[in-house]
Amino acid sequence: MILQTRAAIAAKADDLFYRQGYERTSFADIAAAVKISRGNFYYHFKTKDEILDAVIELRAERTRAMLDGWAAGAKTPRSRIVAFVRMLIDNRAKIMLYGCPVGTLCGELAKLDHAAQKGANKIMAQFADWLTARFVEAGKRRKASELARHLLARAQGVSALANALHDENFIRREVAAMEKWLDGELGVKRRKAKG
Amino acid sequence: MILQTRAAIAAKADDLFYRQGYERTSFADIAAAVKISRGNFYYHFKTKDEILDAVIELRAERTRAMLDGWAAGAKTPRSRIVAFVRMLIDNRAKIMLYGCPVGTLCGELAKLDHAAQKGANKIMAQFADWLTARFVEAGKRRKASELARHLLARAQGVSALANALHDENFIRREVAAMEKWLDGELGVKRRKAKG
DNA sequence: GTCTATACGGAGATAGAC
DNA sequence: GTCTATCTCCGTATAGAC
Repeated sequence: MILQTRAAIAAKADDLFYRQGYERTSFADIAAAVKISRGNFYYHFKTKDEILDAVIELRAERTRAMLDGWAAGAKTPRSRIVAFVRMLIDNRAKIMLYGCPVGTLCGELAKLDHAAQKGANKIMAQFADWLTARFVEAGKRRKASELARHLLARAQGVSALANALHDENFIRREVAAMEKWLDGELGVKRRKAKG
Repeated sequence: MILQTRAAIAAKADDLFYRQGYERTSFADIAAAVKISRGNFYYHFKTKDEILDAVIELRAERTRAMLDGWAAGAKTPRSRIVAFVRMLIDNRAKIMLYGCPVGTLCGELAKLDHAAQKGANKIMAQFADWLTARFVEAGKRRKASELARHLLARAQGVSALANALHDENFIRREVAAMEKWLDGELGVKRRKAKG
């Protein structure tokens, strides 16, 4: 079935692009992962760029679902934002190996000056926009966008440094610091850390 | 002269690796930039990996010189750290196009699982160690390493986000925020911003 | 839809003349 | 030291049988 194979290609490409980078990953790599021949490949995608577009679409959709889940699954703006921050801890193993999937893709495509750069950057903007909405919810309308980008940048920085220095405790410390910062910005009384 | 050509190759490769990435940059690219033939190339470097090693060595040396300059050129620990932070503003144009040279190289080599990864990560560690020394100077011995990594991560995050969102004002805001944070940590009386 | 076979270019790398 | 010529491999992409 066309949809299944196409989806399987996108899924495997997504994983390989994350772990190896877009440039490094060849059709042969993806074909081997999907267990189809290289020839069959081109029935579903005419060029490598088309696969990248599909991967970016896949990631954008998954990001949307994740953000919706956080918004629905937590009751306060603060706890929703905390869900975002804790993603760093949940994904720490992969982050230390491969960095942030969004940040590293944006970075790679920027250097390749690739047409898909815009799409990748939009995923970063999804996070910025979602965080902005959460800060608005929390009553920080005027500074919402600024606070959102600040927090997103810190998450990006933690990923980059954890990847380069291979320091898991650093991730945990920074996540705690971000939560403390969040409480300060939102005017929440600081509770005993942890939790 | 061997040294001149070798150095020229390393210098051009350094620039191309930054703007295009290591993987994407071919011998032909470098040879064209240096204006030598591809054949001559191999008289100076036997493999592409060797060029990468030379580039990393070059960057490590340049980083050392830059850090030494900041340490010598500013009189207080705070102003030395501020010199580091303001690098983001000085290099904002290139950062928005290509990201941070150190962070993006570490990120690329991590995905390639390249032998030179260690060397690239060492450059990141140079910054961490230098910042740690500055915080020790400022009397923050116990938290020095933690503060250093925090600040370095923020700088990395600002680079990544500025690159993805193409927002120059964001860089300026974050630099100001980092200086404010620094004053808080060092117990410096806050002066009118700007300067 | 999936396969095998193949075209074609560009990559890294080598040999040998000058 | 620098060049031209060339090798080999692997990349993307195509053609056509099943």
